[in-house]
Amino acid sequence: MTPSDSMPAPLDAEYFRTRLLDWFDHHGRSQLPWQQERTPYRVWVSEIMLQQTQVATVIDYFQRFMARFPDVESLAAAELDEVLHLWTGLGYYARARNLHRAARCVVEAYGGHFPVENVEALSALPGIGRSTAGAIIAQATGQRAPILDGNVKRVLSRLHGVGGWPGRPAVERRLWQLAEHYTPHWRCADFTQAMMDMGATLCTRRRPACLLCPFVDDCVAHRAGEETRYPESKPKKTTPLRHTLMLMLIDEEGRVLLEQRPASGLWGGLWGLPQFDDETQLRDWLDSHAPGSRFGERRQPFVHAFTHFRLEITPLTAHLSRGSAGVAEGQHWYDPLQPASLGLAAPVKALLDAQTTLL
DNA sequence: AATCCGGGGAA
DNA sequence: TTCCCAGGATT
Repeated sequence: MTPSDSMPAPLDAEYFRTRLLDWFDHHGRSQLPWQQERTPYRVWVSEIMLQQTQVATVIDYFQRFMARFPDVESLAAAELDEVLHLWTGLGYYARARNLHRAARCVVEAYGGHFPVENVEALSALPGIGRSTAGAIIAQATGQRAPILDGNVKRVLSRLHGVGGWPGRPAVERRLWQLAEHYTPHWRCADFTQAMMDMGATLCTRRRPACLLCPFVDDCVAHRAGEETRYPESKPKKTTPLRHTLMLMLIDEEGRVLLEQRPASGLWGGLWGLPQFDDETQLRDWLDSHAPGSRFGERRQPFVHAFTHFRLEITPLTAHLSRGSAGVAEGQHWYDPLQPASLGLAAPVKALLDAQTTLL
């Protein structure tokens, strides 16, 4: 599909820029800390801090950061721990680690000079992607460079009624294309700031102030009365359903065999029932670990929900006919009538509690 | 190209 | 609690 096919025509670029910059001159933000003394270093730090983080939260962190690390050399010379300390509370700490690495890279590879001349060199630095590179270039140098952050995505998707989740490549391509179309060669710093300010203060995610918007008559979403439909949210992934068998091996005194799980991973370090992917594995295990046992019954499966998946658990019972097997390392015979204080996985506890009521 | 990762704030 | 944000890195 070519861009000109079956796509609504964008607005005239000059019309859009004029109206946007006129709005910005009256309502845009021009007194933010990083807008004063616009060095590439200060703009860079601010853009990294502003990733996934709102302006009001960033301001104090930015001031403290600049007081301690006034230039890229001081940042490069610092210990990572101190950088992380100044970042504490901002979240996304990989940003701080990348910032520190990038500072050393700029000092060593570019002699402390940010490669603001080309997007590729800039976005090769850790923590700087396509949009952040564009923002740094536009804000620090005024050169033409499009950006596409969450705010711009929201403004453009509403203005043109661009459906689909922006995380989808085709949707993102279309939005970049629109951003390219509108980005001017003049006043590019103001333009990109204006787009972000629009998204942050006017074209907000909920309850956008459409009556104050310079594009109220142009906006596809507004004309349809469906502003909040855009941008579409990420489709909820139906959590996958996995299956497992849990063996309740019961001795003649009604005790149940538990095994301690590996220290890491699901239910790390907790005690659980022996688990198997299928009944063959389970029978093999019984043959080698509890040869005197007889197979019991397959009970009603139930589903336990995790964050990332659901687990269908099928309980199976088996009985030891001649006393108990020995207790090996990492094993425990659990007496439902005199339960020891063990960390139990939730569904295992439910099974053991149910077993108790059967006695 | 698709998926993963991230932590705090807002609703 | 859930959603999602001034995205980037990884595979």
